[in-house]
Amino acid sequence: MRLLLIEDDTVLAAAVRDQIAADGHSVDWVKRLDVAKDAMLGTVYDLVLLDLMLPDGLGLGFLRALRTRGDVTPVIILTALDQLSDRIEGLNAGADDYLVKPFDLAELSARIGSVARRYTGNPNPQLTHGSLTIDLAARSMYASGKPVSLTAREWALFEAFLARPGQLLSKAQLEEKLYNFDTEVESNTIEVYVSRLRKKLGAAVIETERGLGYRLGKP
Amino acid sequence: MRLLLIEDDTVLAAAVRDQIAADGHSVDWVKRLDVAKDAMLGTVYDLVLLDLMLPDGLGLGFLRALRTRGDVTPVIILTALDQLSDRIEGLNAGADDYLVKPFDLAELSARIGSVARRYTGNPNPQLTHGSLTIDLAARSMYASGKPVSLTAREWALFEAFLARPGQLLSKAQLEEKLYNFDTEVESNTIEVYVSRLRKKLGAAVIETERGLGYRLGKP
DNA sequence: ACGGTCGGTTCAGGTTCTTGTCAGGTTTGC
DNA sequence: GCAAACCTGACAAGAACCTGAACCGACCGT
Repeated sequence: MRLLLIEDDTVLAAAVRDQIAADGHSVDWVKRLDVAKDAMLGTVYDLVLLDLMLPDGLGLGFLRALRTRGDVTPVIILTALDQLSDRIEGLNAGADDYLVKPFDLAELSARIGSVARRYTGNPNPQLTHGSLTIDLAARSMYASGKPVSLTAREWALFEAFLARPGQLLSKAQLEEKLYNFDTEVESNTIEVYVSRLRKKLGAAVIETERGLGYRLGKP
Repeated sequence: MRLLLIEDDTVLAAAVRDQIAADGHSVDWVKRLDVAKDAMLGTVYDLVLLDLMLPDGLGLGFLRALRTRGDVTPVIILTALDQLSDRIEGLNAGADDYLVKPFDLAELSARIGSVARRYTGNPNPQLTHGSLTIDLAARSMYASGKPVSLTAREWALFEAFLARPGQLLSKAQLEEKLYNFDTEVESNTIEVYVSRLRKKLGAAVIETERGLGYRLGKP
């Protein structure tokens, strides 16, 4: 999983980063909201850890703006504000969970796992998209009633599309999602996988926007 | 939304049920895990509220069994156990969230709303301009209800107009926006692209100021 | 260790679509 | 009425994309 940590407290951030890395996830750490905004424009994250008390603005506004523009990336709020009203406000602003400082790192791990499970698993056990019936939790899918099986990479790519149905995703974004940035190579891997997905799921599922990227077609 | 409330405390359950009903959801209330199991076999719930301390068995086992057989229905745990280890265990067993009794009914609502929001998924912000409906994030647009697709260059140009609606933009400015200064075009490229945009979006969208430039027309 | 299978990646040739340019027609300002 | 500015259909070049196939390496059972 790829996480974005937005936290200005260096000591806390380092501890959190190490814990998350120990769990096998990769973390981008930024200290300011404007930097975070840029990061999220360029990258598709699986989860955002958001400190509410930042030097350059209120985290809640950032979260609300995120939701307003349709971003559904899971967000866990990290905060020292343990007032009930603040917690409610956070959840209403679109947070998926929150942790009150000081929190136990083991609990952070558990919550990240929970959100990740939720994210990989979907609302309904079976979600459908056109003639596709998808069970993300079980990693199984039916296209027009026939079972199709995807490889790991194919699932990763397909999940990226499902997370933002209808939205345009650039090749760079998809590459980052699949390879966690650690690829500098210039190749047409994404094209190849899009091709394979189309072969398995039907040509209409993924649309090409030449020069821009790909998108999951309307159901 | 359809919720299943598993709770043996009559007073608390009634309060929770009323609160949820007031939020516009429908609730099935059961007191025992075996009944809950039957209920979940017969009905697809959007969310389960699970009390961990029930007379006929441990809620955690129920939750684990649920997850083991692949059910990903969101579960919020209601519990009096506020020990950290129990909370971690609950989340690791597959709970999506938990509330420690006594909890505030407003917070319950907020958490349920948090789940609901994720499942309905909010659409991208759609800005409109006259008869145009534009979704910049998704790079999609409708003109009088009909979908139109723009090429990369066309989007770049159109974005320049959208960024400064109604403001006059010289050809030089637009060229800079499209070509990042590094071009010495001696042609009527901008005219051509304005023409193409008009063809796709309707003639009234972009106005010509002869000798000066172009501007996005009033909506 | 060995051979085989499978998934991931790269490559190359073919295909499609964007793009910049031009030319000829149309409009506008004076 | 004239020239300058603008509009737009057409088009060639090539960028972007698609996809079958080869290659590579990890994993697995023997």
